[in-house]
Amino acid sequence: MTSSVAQLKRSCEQCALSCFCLARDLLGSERTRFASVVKRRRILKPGDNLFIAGDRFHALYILHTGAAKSYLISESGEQQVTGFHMPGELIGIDGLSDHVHAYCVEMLETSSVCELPMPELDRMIATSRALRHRFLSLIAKALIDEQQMLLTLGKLNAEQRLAQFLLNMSQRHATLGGSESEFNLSMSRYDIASYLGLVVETVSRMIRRFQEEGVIEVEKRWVHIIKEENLRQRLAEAAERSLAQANKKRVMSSSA
Amino acid sequence: MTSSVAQLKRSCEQCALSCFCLARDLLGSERTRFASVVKRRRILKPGDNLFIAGDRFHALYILHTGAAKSYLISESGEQQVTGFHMPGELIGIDGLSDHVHAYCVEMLETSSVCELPMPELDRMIATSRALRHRFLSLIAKALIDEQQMLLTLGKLNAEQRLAQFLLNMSQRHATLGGSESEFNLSMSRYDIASYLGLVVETVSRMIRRFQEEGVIEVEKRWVHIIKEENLRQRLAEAAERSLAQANKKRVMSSSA
DNA sequence: CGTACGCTTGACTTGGTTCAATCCTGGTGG
DNA sequence: CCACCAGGATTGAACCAAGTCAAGCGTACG
Repeated sequence: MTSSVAQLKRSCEQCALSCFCLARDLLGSERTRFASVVKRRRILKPGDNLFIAGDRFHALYILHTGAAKSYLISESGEQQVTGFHMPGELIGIDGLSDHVHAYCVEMLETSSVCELPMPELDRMIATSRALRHRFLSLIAKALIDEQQMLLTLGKLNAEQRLAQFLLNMSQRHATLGGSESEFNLSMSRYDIASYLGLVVETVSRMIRRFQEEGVIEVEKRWVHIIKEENLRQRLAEAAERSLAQANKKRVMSSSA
Repeated sequence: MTSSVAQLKRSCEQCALSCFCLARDLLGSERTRFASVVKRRRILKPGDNLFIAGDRFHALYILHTGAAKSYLISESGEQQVTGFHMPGELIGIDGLSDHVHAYCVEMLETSSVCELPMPELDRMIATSRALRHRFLSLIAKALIDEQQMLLTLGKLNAEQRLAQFLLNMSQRHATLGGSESEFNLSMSRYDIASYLGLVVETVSRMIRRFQEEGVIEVEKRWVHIIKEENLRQRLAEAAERSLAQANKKRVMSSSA
């Protein structure tokens, strides 16, 4: 037991991820203390659930390696993917509201996850200003990302949703030190479709369209973004129609 | 100055809202201390912005009376309404991530708003366990609500989106002590449409459909929900098709 | 008074879904 | 070792829910 804790301390202090995760802003002694909050590393296989909706909440998690998705089951029994998680990200915040998890988290790859029991984490949030601020910052970031996603689902067409998704994945891979233009997707087309509020056929067709136009290259789950700026352009293009219309109106009223 | 602070203390302790807002779980001395964190009450008129995207973040807000909407502006210049706020709700959490607000908040009615400067609030979060937990709970609740909205935009059709919206509004009005079946909407049809990822014409048509079927009664922004259970039913009905299909498959494979 | 805006309604169009067929790949069992 | 099968992915054709366009009504407000 003791040795495993010691090992965890070492792993937290030497962890390459610590410049991204909740521990990012912690210095010397605080980081050591944080390491002692980490209870253990769980190893999970693809398809395993870290938790499901209705599970009692007792700890937060940081994804250490691998990838995961979170999803809700609608009243009519359909799965809606609400997010993908990459190393360094905080998982399980949904349980803070009433100590029961509101959604499900399932691994997409073999992953290791750091478990942070809430009582200990809470104590450290109270006493470490740096950790508290980092913690709130990560939660707020999650909130902002979801808002962005509301915009994606509310305003963008299928092509733009896929463009947005690819750019987002690219950027997150880059943040973790990977290539910005070449990476592997860890989720299925079905997951992508659900996440983007589309059906799998539409996702497939949009990928083909991008390939035919030479914007990306795709081989199964491997993606190569050839013209990033082209993808960005498409996101702004919803304006054209509505702007053109607004201009038309302006012209009409000024000529009248 | 002093007298105004005193007045605020009184108002926090006697505020009818305190059984809903951030101060809910605070007892005697802590509630008094919380009252001293509240800097002032700002009064805003319909159309006024509490803050807009890009504004520097320095305080959180609790809506005291009135109503507000939050929205994002997409890259192509369109407005996407991401939420509606009612009394007691915490506003401005988005600024915690990098001290700049990510979205805009605009009043829908003449409203009063309690301002909680972040440095003072942060100190109290660190020291009051009750406040800290209530704070995290409210943030997590916001996150869960947004996830639910992702499901709405990703999986529900126009009719179901409106049903969901009406039930949600009804429930929130009831929580604040109003009628569950009769209330006034504070937002325009345009805001509702944007929020639900629809166009205003579709919202108008769905309202008409519900009225023709005797499920609701609407007069301008006043709503009377006649058959709540009917609205609920519709939310589960997406299943029919997919469940029917799943059953068909099961029959096929068992007969084969 | 008029005009601009919120809202409604009808006719038409279309982007994305649905349905159906096929291909590919990895895993399982004979 | 190969045959077989299930599940992921792709593709084409037909369809429809929601968007677009256009017109009109009521009313709040300068």
